[in-house]
Amino acid sequence: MTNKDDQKYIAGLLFGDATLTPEECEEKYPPRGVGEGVAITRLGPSPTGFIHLGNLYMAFLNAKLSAQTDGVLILRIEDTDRKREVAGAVEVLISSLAYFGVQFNEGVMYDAQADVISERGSYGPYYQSARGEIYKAFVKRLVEEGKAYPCFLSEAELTEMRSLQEQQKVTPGVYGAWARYRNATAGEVEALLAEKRPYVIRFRADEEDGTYVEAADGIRGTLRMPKNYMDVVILKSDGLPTYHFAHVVDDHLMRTTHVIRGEEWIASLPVHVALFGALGWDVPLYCHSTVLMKIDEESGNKRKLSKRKDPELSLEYYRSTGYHPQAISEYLLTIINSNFEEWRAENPDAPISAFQMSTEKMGISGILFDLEKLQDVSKEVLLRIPAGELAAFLLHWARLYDEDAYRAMSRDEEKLARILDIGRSGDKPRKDLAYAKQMRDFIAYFYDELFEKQDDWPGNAAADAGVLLAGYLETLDLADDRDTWFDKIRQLAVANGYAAKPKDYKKNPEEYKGHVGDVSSVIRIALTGRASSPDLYEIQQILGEEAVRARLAAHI
RNA sequence: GGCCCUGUGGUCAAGAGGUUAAGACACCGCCCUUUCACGGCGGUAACCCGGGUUCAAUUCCCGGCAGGGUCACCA
Repeated sequence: MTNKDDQKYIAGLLFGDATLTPEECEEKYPPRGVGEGVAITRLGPSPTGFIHLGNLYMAFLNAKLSAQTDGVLILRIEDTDRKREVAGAVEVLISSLAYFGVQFNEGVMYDAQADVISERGSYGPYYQSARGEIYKAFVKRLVEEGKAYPCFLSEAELTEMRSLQEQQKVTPGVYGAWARYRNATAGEVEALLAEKRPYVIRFRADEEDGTYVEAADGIRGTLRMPKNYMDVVILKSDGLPTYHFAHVVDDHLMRTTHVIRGEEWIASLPVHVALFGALGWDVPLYCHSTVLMKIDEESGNKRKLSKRKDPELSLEYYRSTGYHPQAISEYLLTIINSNFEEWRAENPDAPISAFQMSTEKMGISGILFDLEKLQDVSKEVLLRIPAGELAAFLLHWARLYDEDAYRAMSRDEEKLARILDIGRSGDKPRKDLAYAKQMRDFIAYFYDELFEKQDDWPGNAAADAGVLLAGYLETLDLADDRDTWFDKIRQLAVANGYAAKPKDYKKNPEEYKGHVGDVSSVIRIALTGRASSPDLYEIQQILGEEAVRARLAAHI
């Protein structure tokens, strides 16, 4: 067994150059002195340059909880894996989250306008790669106390050990008797160091003894797991901490109250609890959320969203498809707390900040992402947005994703608003606008350059199309009120052998070629290029005399 | 394989020891309507399985099974 003096000596050997002590750190990052119930949360993404809906979900959870308790949401960049780092990832991350309404009030900040990244807050640095001295202070202390030790096992040795363990059918890993450097003497360590052998720092675990650790979880009640007995790596050979260590040190020093993270972390909870214990700190309230899943095409089973396999779930997809950020937020909220929908129905106009979510109400079984539900939520959300704002939103989207549409629609924003508002007023508003791309396609025919002429008439009216349109054109007067206008269509129908009312036709189908609906379908197709559209009268009013006549004439 | 989490309609989900087991989305039908992606009405569809406790279990317990997660010098 390494003795006390050896431990001190090894710590000095390894971290003699430490510039900070644990006590200094505690002093520099004092408790925040916030009241009970205030949530200090944080998001700790690794800058790999890709975020999907699942990440947003997690970010949203953190943001919501801190916001509703007047707490703090910190952005801490967990850039301890240099191999996976992607340039520009932080900018993408922050601006994507900002687009969907997640704002940080402490940590790494990004000013998209000026393209400047900065840090805000007195608990930094907020890049883990810049916190080396802090980690060092605490690792050194752990080594001094014999709670951590340098391990010189090489990658090859580790692999070899693992296959041996597999042969023997024992749990693979560095623990117990397998932890070869656990009790190395100061002399041995010094010699290895002199050889410039690379090493990592491992956290010394207790022996496997069948006891359990428990930790409170805001979502799941109490979590109970077998105690950790693996000597996990806390400092990698490049001197950077692993997630386990960085999480514990950072969340303590940043005075995080709620650690909200995905359930994939439950398995390493015992390590974290042990680490908090070894450092003499209180454990924060963990909230292990379920992860978003989807059906895997290959196996047909559920699986969690993956960066690699699901590019269509990237936030960029939702942005480019033109989902309104508010819609995404509300969808997320409906899966976070199932009483949200009910609340929304009762408070149709309240901002979502007025909704109080609770971690206890969160579900704990895997959630399958449901695009159709998203679309429905989105329709509801868009319905509550005034046409003017909707027009601005559409334009903003088109400017980035559809130049042609932008050129056409931006000429007259007021007209665009009128178009989008068709059928949206009154007690039974149309609930059919879901996202920008669909809106664009939906209203394209209002613009000559986007309009696609079509002459796929309803079967029985095909032969008469030209005649019907010519007749319609003859009596057309945009100044007519709606009833007068439609009466004319009825007359036109009758004059050409069509029933004035669909019911008449149904009664005696053999007496007619069709009914007034067929006639207006012909007009609709000529005018809009499609078989279904909102109210024709309103469409004509917006289209204007000239365009209406031109489109009708084109088929005669 | 070990450990952990989870099993209520296709999806998201309420729910309680005794209920006709909510609701939303989707789906189907009918209606309204000049068309419709709108609206109205109605409908199909669920407690994973087996034991145990109990007068009574979908609900509590145990065991299976299924799905998920995790077992890295990645987070």
